[in-house]
Amino acid sequence: MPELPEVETIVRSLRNPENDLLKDEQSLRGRSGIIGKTIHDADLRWLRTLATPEPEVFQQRITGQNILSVDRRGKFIVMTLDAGTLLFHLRMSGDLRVESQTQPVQTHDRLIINFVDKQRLVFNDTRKFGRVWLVDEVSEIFANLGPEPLDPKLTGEDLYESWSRSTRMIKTLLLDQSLLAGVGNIYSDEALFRARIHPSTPGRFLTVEKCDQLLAAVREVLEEGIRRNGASIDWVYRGGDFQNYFKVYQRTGEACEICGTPIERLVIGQRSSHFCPHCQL
DNA sequence: ACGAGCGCCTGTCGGC
DNA sequence: TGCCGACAGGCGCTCG
Repeated sequence: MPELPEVETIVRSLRNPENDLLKDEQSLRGRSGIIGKTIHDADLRWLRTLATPEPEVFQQRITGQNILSVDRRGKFIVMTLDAGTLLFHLRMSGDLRVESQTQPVQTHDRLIINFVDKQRLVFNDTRKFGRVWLVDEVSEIFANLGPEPLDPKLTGEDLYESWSRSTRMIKTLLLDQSLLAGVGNIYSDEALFRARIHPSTPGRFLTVEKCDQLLAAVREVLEEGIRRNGASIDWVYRGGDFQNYFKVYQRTGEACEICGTPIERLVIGQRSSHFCPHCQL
């Protein structure tokens, strides 16, 4: 489930849920802030979930540390500790929740971080693709990450610079985290629809104007996603409702809301792309 | 430099 | 009912 808006929603709720824009109690279920909490220990229930360091080193290094801040970089969740940084990547099915240690452990809980106040942070990940890192320097992990799409300093010209010499399809370029960090399969399809760009357009065919429009569309859909607390589909429910506002994603065969042409699906770069063949050129 | 294919995993859904 | 393939929000690898 998690692309930039879903990760951002989780980060905000971990930071200070009482100030969240979340409207109903449902969305706040099981969530509370973790900033300032002290880690007692960790329970790693699926070995490969921990990318680095070795489990014993992780356990020893994390004990007694305070969580100073919770932030987001691309699709990564970044927790600054007294010494070092704890990073989470949710990949396809990861989720983080905060609850009392008296709650029963759930089926797909992969890493449990217990706090001294008897609360805990739980990394639940059905498909086991998610990863956790404890590092001294985040640059080790972020070295290859592109700019933040919502950074006001980023311009359409910057994207034109990184895309315009490429023969790769724009859909693939949008998903390339080294060029732009945080956009995934849903938001790339939705942004391309809004910018009226066909997903298989080669990067080199895009003008500066098109890049401007696409960046604006990317920001539009990301901001709407954040405003709606992300999208919730399948069995992963978190209270967001952006899925009710998709214009093309997983709407193959349905009428385009602009022109009525059936939405088509095309596999690009091993990922499904949804688009209107009439509106997107 | 690029795309295709596959691995990593579990779960759901539709067709037969 | 059960089995089987397709597919799912991501990303890293190898191989042409």
